[in-house]
Amino acid sequence: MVYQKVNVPRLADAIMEQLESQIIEGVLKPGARLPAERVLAEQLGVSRPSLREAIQKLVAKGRIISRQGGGNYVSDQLETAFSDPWEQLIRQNTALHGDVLEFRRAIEGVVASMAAERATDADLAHLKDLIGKLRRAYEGEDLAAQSAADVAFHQAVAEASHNVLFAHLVSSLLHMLHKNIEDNIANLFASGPVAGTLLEQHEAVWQAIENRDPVAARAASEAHIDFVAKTMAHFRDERERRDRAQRRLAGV
Amino acid sequence: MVYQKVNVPRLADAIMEQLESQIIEGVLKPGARLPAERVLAEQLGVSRPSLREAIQKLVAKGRIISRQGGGNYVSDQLETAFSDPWEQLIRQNTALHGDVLEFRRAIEGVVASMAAERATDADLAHLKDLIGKLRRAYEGEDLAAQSAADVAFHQAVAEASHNVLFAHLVSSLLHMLHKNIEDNIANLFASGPVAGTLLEQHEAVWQAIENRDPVAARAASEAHIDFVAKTMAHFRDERERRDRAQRRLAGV
DNA sequence: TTTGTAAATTGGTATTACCAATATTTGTTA
DNA sequence: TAACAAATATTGGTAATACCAATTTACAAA
Repeated sequence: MVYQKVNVPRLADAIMEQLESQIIEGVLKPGARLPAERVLAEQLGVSRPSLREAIQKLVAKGRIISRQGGGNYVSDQLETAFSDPWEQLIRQNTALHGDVLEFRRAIEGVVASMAAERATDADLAHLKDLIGKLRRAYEGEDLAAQSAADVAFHQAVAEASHNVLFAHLVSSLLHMLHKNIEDNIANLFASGPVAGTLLEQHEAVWQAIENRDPVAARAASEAHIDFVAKTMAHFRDERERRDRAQRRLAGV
Repeated sequence: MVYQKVNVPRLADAIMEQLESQIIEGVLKPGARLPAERVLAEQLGVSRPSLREAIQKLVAKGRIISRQGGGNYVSDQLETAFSDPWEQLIRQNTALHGDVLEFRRAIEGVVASMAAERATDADLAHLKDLIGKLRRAYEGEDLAAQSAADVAFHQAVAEASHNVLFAHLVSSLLHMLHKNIEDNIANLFASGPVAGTLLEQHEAVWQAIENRDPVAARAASEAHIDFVAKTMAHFRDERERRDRAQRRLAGV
């Protein structure tokens, strides 16, 4: 007979929950400073190592920020909790960025070719509509609109594949990536020539699907991702160079 | 002037990242047991409290499960998280079974071709070993062993792609499939000719990877999934026919 | 008032000891 | 011999303590 797992109360967990609920309920407001560990430990009637383990858990969750010699502070909660497992995996492991691009390239390539084989007239009309939105967005300067139109188009291609798993997967990936893009390299898409190239590439994908040419659709999709990867890498280098120059000027 | 934030290296963070990357890269597999804290602390050259803080962070992230007196284990979070959203959907909607197989076909095809391009000698040796295990399993009658060997082989191919996202996606998919489907049509593997064909197909995938032939690897992989799909459909029809006959005999 | 230095504060790391839950071994009994 | 139970060893959980390193604060000197 398998009995139910006994619920062993863990001290560090209890402390963590108590602190976390105080943060959530607003007793401890964002930016507030916690009492010193030695003091807080005594107030709670636990040892400092136990309290520290609880605090470390909250740091891992992003609820607390601690600075040596400074103190422990309730975080501003800028970071929303990652409910999506893909996001949770990738956000904090920058070493995986290369894998992510490769992954997206492969997935979107497959999805585009499937869409080319299966898109219904309704799908094609929807895609055409989204291409129009994309064109208007790139003509303007509204970054949020550009990003939204981009996500919508890729999402529509994925849905035209008529496979819910691919549609769901692409949706997860896109939302994660575009949240990242908006945070870090917002003006990547702003510059004219880049926007023009991106629009051409999206149109190439759309045309291939419209022509029901799976091979071309895959190729166009992969070329698009390759370009995005290259541009992002270029932008990252650029920013690093600028930062270095700035530090040099500051005499640091 | 705003100076760059000084990056104070935190020992517990460094330990956490090291352990986490080992988990993500598959060096530490789900269910694996970590060395005892005292031992691991000495191996890493850090104190036990520091190691514990790192472990607590990983527990908070859900990557590790620790049981007092039992040990610290790598959680199966990465095996389940990606497919969990799909699982419920698919259970209730049998019409999506086709999507799942198609998805798997596409993913495994891509993964096999990537493996053929990148597998190291160590990967090849591992695959060869698993092919041997698969052969022995198919010679026997132990369905659980057959299923386990099958999963292990496909997962090893995915790992040989050297892309952790694909590796985790495949792992997640396989676990979902073998949890939901195994019960119903476990004896798919039992019958002699089917087992023989399956073994041949696995060997074909392996050979293509060994020959570093991406195209053949993809083709072999897709042919394998197609056969599995066909056999499953056949078996399902067979069972339905039997059930109908039974109902007729029962006068319902 | 400003500035530089010393002191106090505070988080970070390490050592050690002991407790509690679990796993393993051993010995006894049927 | 097999099954069960007690003893033992292993392992994570908690605690106390000391010292280090970064930060903040206090205060004296310019």
